[in-house]
Amino acid sequence: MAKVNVSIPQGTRDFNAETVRKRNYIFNTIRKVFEIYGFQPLETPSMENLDTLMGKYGEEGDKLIFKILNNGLDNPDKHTLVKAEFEKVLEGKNNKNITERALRYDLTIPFARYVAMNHGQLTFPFKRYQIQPVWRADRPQKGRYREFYQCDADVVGSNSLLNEVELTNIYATVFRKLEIEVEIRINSRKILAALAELCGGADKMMDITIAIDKLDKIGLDKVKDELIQRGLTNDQIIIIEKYLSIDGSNEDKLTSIASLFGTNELGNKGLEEIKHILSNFTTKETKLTIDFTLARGLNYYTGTIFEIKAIGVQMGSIGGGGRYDDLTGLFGVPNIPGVGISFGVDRIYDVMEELKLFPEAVQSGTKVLFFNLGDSESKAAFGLMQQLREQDIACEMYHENAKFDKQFKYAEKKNIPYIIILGSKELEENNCVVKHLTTSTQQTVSMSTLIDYVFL
RNA sequence: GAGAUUGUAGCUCAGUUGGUUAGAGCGCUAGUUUGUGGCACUAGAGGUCGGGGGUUCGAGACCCCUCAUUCUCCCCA
Repeated sequence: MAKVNVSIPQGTRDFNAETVRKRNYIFNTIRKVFEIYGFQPLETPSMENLDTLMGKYGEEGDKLIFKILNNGLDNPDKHTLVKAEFEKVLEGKNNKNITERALRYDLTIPFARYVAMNHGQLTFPFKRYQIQPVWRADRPQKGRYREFYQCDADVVGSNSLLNEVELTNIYATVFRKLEIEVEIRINSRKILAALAELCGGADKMMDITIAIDKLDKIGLDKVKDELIQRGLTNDQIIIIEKYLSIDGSNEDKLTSIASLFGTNELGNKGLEEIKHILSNFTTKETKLTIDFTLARGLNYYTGTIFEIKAIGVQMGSIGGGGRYDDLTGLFGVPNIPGVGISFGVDRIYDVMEELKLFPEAVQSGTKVLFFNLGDSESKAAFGLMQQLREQDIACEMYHENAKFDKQFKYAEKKNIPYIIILGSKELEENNCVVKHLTTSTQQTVSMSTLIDYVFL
């Protein structure tokens, strides 16, 4: 046998029929909910100009953007230029003469770019959903791929908290439909900013959030170590420790933090928003939890932030999002606030696989296999098959006249529930035998009434 | 970017302190069985032991390099 020596790039995958069907089940569920909430689809190119993406995801994010090498670098006329410019790349700088395009890193920034380009034509508030792959040059590991799908829903052009409420309900609805038990965690960048203000250094917000975000992973002591490393004073750390010690039910947390914040304006604004979302959230069977340690790495968020944690499995967040005041401002169109959420399909798939949540019915392929029992027999069978196909019944015919054994085994392997036998005897009598393989029962049906046969 | 892990048949994996011709289960092909599958039995095909180099009389096993996998940290969906 020939030795196969090909592979696919690290962190990418092929999807077989079974996997595609399961993935489509997830896509369709999410898409349907998006549509029901009044969002409309958008697709953007796989690649963007590098400038559009760079600097939007933080320093780490920039490193994870897949850059595309320009074409025509081998043009002899440009060799001197290209070599000189490549030196700059080696210094870690991006250079248009070497790379000017990159693969999409997420769906939010391309959306902001789209809104900035088309704001004159759009009706606001503009609600769009987008289901497309994104690419990250990350080291693959559990639940982490270099090519994966995101399903985003965003509303731009509105400051209303109704949007947050709607998006929270979308999360709850989708995961209820998929039967995944989740906890929706919310927080607000305003609350984090207020904490930074209380510590006397609004400029320290990034340092504080990065450190406290790790609380559940590394524990309080190490968070404190990191805060010291990041240059915070003892007094400041005492305040942060108080903040981190807030626990209990949503109500308890709100009470505790209100006393910590006192009259801090920004903090109270954030709290009011959180309260509003909590009190208007209608899908009561899903947990909606305040998590004051939730920070999220993307630095464009300014208000409410969300993250989804699946219960009962060890997996990073399977969804996230938040409010951003001025994302299009990055592209020269200010004053269009927005809020959005994202579903991580590949992680959702992994969670559902682990918890065995995919319904059996997802795997519905061919329903009927017509046996091939000779030239004139298969010709008659072919006619019948086309009739069934007209009725939207998925059929196929065995590709050649082979022994029963083979044809049966083919049906079994492909999980085809029905087979139809049309041999010389049936041809003569103008009928065929319909056999249900799962129950091992069969009946003779006349050719003219096969079209009325009910295949379950 | 840092660290660890695994790599043997199509798949899942054995393979003793280094020792003759590398095994099992499942799957595959054929037959028992030219119009009724799943079961059983019989026979058969299929392996550069990830790749390269080294140590040795002798390497699937030990050493070095390399590629790939999976996982952890960082960060994220």
